[in-house]
Amino acid sequence: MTSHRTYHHGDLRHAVLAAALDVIATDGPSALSLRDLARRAGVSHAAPAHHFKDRAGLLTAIAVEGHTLLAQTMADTQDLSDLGVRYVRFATRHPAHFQVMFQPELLRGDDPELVAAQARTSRRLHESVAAGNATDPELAHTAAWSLAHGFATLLLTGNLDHLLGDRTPEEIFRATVGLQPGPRS
Amino acid sequence: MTSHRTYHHGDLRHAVLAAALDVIATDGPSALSLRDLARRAGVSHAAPAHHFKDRAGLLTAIAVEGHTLLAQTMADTQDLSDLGVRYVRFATRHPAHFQVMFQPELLRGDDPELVAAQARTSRRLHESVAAGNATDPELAHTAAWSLAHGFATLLLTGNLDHLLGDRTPEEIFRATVGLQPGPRS
DNA sequence: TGTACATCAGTGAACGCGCGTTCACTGATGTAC
DNA sequence: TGTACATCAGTGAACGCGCGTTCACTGATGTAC
Repeated sequence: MTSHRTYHHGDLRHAVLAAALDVIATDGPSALSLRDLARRAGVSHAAPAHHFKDRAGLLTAIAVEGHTLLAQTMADTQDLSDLGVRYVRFATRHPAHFQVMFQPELLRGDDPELVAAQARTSRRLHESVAAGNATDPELAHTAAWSLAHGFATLLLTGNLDHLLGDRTPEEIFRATVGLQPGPRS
Repeated sequence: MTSHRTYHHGDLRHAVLAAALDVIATDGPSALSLRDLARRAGVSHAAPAHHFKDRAGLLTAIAVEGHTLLAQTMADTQDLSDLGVRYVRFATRHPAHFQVMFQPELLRGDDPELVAAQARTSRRLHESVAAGNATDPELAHTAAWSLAHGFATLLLTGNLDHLLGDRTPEEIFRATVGLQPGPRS
C-alpha cells in the first residue's frame, strides 16, 4: 500500500524471486512466465529481464539460492540420519527451491555460480558420509541420498498424505529411518 | 513412407501417445503441446483433441498406462528388495511414464481409470511389504518406496551419472540396497 | 554546496509466434434392410 | 449383392490470447570536480 509510486522498484530482483517461488510452489515450474511475474511485482513486463535474462536465468538463480539454503540447513552435523532429517526439512520449508534445483533441463548447467553452489552441497553430503566410516562410502552416500530424496519427493507430490496425521514430515522420516538403519560399519 | 495417404490415420491415439512419450523423455512434460504432437503424427492440429480432450487428458492417459506397466513389472515377486529393483527397472525403461505419473498437478486426479490404476499399483506394493512381516508395515512400505523412488528420480535427473560406469542402474541399486538392509523383523 | 554527466532501472508501444479452441466441412467406415 | 443412412475420424480456416523480445525512451541515482 505504498501509494507514492517510485519509478525505481527498490528491490525488484527479490520481488520477482519471491513471486516465482510462489508460483512454482502452487503450480509448478511450467506455470512460470516472466510477464506474469512482472505483473505480480507491479512492474512493467520487460523489467524482470533486466535482472534475469530469461526463464532459465531466473530458475538458475533459484537453484543457486536453493543450494545455499540446503548447505546451510545441513551444516553442523556429522550424523548421517540427522542429515536426512535436515534434507527433508529443507524440502518442506523450501518446496519451490527443491523442485527446481534437481531438474537440470530447467537450468543453465554451465552457470559458474550454479556449479559452485552444487559443489558446496555435494561436498557437505560427502563429508558426513565419510565420517560414517562405511565400507563403501560411495554407495552409502547414494543410499542415504536416495532415501531422503525419495521421501521428500513423494511428500511434496502428495503421495504420502495418508501418513500425515498429527505428525510432522520430519517425525515420520525419523521413524522411517529408524526402521532402516544406516550402513553396516 | 506410406505414400498412399489415407484420410483416417488408423491408430492416431497410439501415434500421439508415442510422440508425447518421446517429447517428455527429451524435454519434460512442460514441453508438450497438442499442436506439436499433431505435427509429429502427421495429422491436422485439431485431431488429437478428438482422442484426448486436452493436455491433462493426454497426461492422464499416460499415467494410467504407466501404472499398468509398473504393476506388471512388479508382479510375481514377494521379495522387498527385488521389488525395488523392478521399480528402478520400470523407471529406466519408461522414463516418460515415470515422470508423469507422480506429478498430480499435471493429471485429472478424479479420472476413474486413473484412480483404479493407482489403486492397483498401490495394492501391489502393499502386498509385498505385508509379506515381509515387519513390525510396522506402513513405515517399512514408506522406507522401501522412498529408497527406490529417490534412486530412480536422482538417476533420471542425471544426478547419479558419476556412478554409471559399466554397471547398469539396476546393479547399482542392488548394491546400494545391499548396504541398506530391509527392516528388522 | 552546486552543477554536469554517466550509469542504472524501469517504461510502454510494437512485433511476430505458437498455442488452444471453435466450427462447418468431408472422407471413410459400419450397419440395416 | 446393393443401397441408404448414421456414425466416426480427421480437415482447415479462423479467432483471440499470452508469451518473449526489441527498442527508443525517461526518470532516478551516484560520482567527479
